[in-house]
Amino acid sequence: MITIYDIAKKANVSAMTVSKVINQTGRISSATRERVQQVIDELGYIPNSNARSLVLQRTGILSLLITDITNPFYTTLARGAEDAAHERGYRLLFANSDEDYGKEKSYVEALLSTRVDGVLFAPAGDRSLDHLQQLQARSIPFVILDRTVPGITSDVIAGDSREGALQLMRYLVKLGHRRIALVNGSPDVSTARLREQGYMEGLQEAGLDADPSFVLRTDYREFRDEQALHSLLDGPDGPTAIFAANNLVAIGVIRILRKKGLAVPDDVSVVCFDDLDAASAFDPFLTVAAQPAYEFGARGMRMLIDRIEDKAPAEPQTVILPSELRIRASATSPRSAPW
Amino acid sequence: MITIYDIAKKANVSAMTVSKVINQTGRISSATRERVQQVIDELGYIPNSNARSLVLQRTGILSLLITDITNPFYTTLARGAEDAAHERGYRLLFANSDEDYGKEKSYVEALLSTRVDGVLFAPAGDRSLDHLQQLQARSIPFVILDRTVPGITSDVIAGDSREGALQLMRYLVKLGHRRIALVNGSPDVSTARLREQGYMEGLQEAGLDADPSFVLRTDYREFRDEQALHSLLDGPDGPTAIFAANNLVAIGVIRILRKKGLAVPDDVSVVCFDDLDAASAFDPFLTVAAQPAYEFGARGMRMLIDRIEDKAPAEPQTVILPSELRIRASATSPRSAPW
DNA sequence: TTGAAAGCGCTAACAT
DNA sequence: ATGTTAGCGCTTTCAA
Repeated sequence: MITIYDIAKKANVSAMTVSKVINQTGRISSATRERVQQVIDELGYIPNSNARSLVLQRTGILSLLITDITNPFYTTLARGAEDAAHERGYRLLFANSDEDYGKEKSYVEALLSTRVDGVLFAPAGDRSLDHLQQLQARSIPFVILDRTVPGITSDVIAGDSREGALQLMRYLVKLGHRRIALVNGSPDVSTARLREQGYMEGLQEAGLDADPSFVLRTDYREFRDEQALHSLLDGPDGPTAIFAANNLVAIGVIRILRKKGLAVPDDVSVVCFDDLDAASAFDPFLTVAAQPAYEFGARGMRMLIDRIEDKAPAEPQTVILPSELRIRASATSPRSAPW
Repeated sequence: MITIYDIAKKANVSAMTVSKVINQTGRISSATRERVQQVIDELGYIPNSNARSLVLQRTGILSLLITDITNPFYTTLARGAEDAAHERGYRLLFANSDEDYGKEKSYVEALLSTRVDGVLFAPAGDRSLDHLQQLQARSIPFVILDRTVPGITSDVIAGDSREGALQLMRYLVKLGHRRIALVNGSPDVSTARLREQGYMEGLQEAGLDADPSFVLRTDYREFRDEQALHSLLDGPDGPTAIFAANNLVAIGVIRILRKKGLAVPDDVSVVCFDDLDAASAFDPFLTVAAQPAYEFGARGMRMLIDRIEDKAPAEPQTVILPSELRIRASATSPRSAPW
């Protein structure tokens, strides 16, 4: 491997001088600068960033931990984070926990051993507490994305899950639905709790009773529990609309409904949180509360870098990004609408 | 920061002994092993992998370079690569070149300076040659994904673009189409050339003339050139079917067609390479030649690690993964079908 | 079974 | 303007 000493020798200077040329620090005569630069170019020398991090005590690497790389919400978010990191001169180490605390733990250890300068952290859920405390114990700056974790105070970028859920509920109620079910994520996850709260408020506002059997709790990955959905739907007073807690849940729900011979929206309306990606956008079907995924990533990243570079206020910041109701075809008035 | 010396001191041993415990090398009495391990756990010590890489001359980090993080083909591929890397104990540094040689160059420099152990490399195109040669010059193992680059001999995982294109063409011909246009990627990209070759062969087989004005060349990102598409379509003998070189191109084409008031497939049939993601799968619309994206990533990663760990044959390996025709709704017989 | 010394590639602090 | 020294945290000899 070619090192700074190889350059130094060939340019007849000390390693220190080469270092100064590379990092544009200290005073160097333009003559030597040019000579050194030429040798660098000639030999195609690229400094070893591991050696650099060792002495600098910083790596220039940030980590983005997401929970589901198959969810367009997170890949779009990743794109935003990457753009922002690149812009500010940081490299980005991606990690995907798959909504799994075990995987999350192993990634946290990896990023700790890499000594990343900071972490954009979308927690799997409340039990991510340990992992976040590990970061805090080592004073590694982080910004929590999307989901909050009780017991952790930090910079946060989140959506407004309660309000978004309420919007969707109001829309369904306006369409005339009175029997609305919720297929939620895990109660372990803050956004699921807030969406359920929005759901409940929506029912209340409309003077509807909350029926516990109308609430299913699963996780945020594609929903596959046919049985549970069947028992929700069967019987004389099944729901006329389903509020799915996110896009992947909605897709699973719709797939099961169709398999069962039920049409969306003719037999059952479906709405959800989070939009799908460009690929489905030429025929947008789902009525959703869309969150600005790219913004989540880009603003989170900027917040993180500001924190690292001491450009942020001392107190932890919280940014709530609103969601937007996008009305499309997956929800209509129920057959038995009261008008 | 807590170092190996902190552990050593507290456990009343030398740093060397701690190192041996951590890496399970050398002989250690189980008594000291336990004592050391206890201190490690107690202090939550995690070794600094930068220091480690410096002396070991390996990082345990692999890089995956893709060209479009918004394309479900690549995110699915990324998932496969990540799973395989994780399984074999490597960490994965993602990078997204956005089909841009400049960005690709800057990422190659970054991964060179990180001294990654190997690279899964989806090249932006033929001009990635420089970047790949840089890797070769430093003997960094890599596997080329998806697209080949003239001038580079290496392990390769690719699809069968020519054959896949031919399948799509035969299908369109069988439906009765005789005026078929191609909206291709850049001629700079091997898969685009091969898809064009398959297109040409398809025409020939059917005894159809190739009309140069029926071939558009753009890039693999979402197609937006309304003008070009309009001039392709306008006139009395416009195409009855369009072969879009990949999924994102197809989406762009369909969007423009609809904007223009043309229905798919009633007015124009559209087929393409690469499937969409789960999000669109509940209402699959596009007729595609689907490539096994997850396999691209997983097998490529295994191939790379085998190469790094000297478990691969000396000669570069090439794996061609076939694509699969998935017939759906976006293509039908033309109105003026000859039967 | 354990440890001392040297060095991986780089830069901060301090000469010169 | 340039160079020397020391040390970042770790592991590989090699010696005890």
